[in-house]
Amino acid sequence: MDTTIRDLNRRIGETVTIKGWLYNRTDKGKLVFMQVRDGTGICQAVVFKRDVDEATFDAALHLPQESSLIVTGEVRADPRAPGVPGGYEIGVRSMQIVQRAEDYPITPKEHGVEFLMDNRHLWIRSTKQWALLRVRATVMRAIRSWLDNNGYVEMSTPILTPSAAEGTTNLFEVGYFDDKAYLAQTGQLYNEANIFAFGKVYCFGPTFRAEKSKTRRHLTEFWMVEPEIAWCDLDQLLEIEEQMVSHIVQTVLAENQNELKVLGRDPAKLTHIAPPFPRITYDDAIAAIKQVQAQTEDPEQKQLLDITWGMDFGAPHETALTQLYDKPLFVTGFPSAVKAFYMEPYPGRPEVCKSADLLAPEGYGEIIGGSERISDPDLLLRRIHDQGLPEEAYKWYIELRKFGSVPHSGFGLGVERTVTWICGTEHVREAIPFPRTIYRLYP
RNA sequence: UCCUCGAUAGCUCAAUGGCAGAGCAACCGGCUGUUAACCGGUAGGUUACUGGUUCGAGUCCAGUUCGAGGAGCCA
Repeated sequence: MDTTIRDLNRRIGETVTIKGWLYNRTDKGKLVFMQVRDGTGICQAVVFKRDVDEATFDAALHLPQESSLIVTGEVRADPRAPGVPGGYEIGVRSMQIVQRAEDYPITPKEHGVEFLMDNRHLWIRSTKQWALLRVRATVMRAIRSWLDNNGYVEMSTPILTPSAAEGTTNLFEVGYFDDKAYLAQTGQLYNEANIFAFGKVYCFGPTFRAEKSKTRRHLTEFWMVEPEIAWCDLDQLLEIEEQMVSHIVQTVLAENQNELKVLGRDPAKLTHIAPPFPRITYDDAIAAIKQVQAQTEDPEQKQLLDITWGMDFGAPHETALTQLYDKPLFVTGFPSAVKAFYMEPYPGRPEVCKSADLLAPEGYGEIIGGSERISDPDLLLRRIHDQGLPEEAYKWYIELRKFGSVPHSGFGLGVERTVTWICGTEHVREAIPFPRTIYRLYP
């Protein structure tokens, strides 16, 4: 019966068979130490010359990295054994080589970014990438389980969308028979229709943005979950967000200790992630950034932190703000002028809107953007006109406010940025199996 | 789009304008506990491309291509 490496701790003393790939190998005289991975972990398989026939020992001695193989032997606990989780090894009695790999390009040594990205189809086998993508899978599962268990109905929103509502600079254009279509950069507008049928909904899928961004936090294709809730104001929305994000983090802590260890991520940075998250208004955030700026010695950093009321935050501002807290931080009440047309203004203070960004700690930046939506059809129409948007394209969207309009709110959470933060990783490109960036469409 | 930096062996990188080098990987040999092992040996080059300066260019100059970091952009 086949066993997985993850289950070896329950098979000590038994003879098992592992099907996998040779991750690394070293030898010492009459011993060959093979690191075998099977997708669930890495385990050391020790080939001792006296325990196997000569052909098997000779084959093990010369087996190249990433060859596929089937090994059979007795499981034993040994604190010297490396691997994931480590501490267990197999004393090999027999081995079948399924395919000898030749000249596998990625070695356990250091490599550059371009080389690794060119070899992304192979790089995902490396332990750090393996760990990141397993955490990503946990994050996606935790998102779905939290929403499903809290009464949200998953809705599929379209990826092909009609004529661009507000310029095409950030949209990928595709041919649509004799017409043009655009790849969706949000499912929100459709979800605002869905809530009137289902109350609480979410969509979860890839989104596309043709931004010419060249930073560690941008992809042109990324995954976003977008819940939308009827009868929900901004305060209630923030409570939903902090509960869901906390659930995601706690699920990873419960299920991915091995992966976090491989990544060198200190769990102590995550254990305290629980409601409530701190909240700060845009007004106070500007003041806080100015204070940090005043205390900054470095003239270049001082200039990057320059900000006046009315400006949107740049990456340096977000970083400075989040370093003041050890939990994700809500920033509420952004100027309406820098936010989307559909955001509800504050009563008596129309220059700011009921919007909230959630900024991850340690400078990982915005992981959620959300807001209360305008529910009054006349105000919505005025905002569409103010921003010079084509009314015709929004006909159906405005109509939602004519047939039983209610206060409602929603948000979008970026999966890759969330994974990057939880894993303590440098760049979002490693948080998705095959990243799409401005200069990368291969493999 | 802008700023900065880079491109040399399969990989990561050295080389004052003067013989093209090392480590790792590969290959051969040694070692019964390796953790990116260690030790000895072998093989491996259109120095991104185009042009220029020079007795002589990997090195200096100009242009091109590709990449990295940052900024901008990011309803």
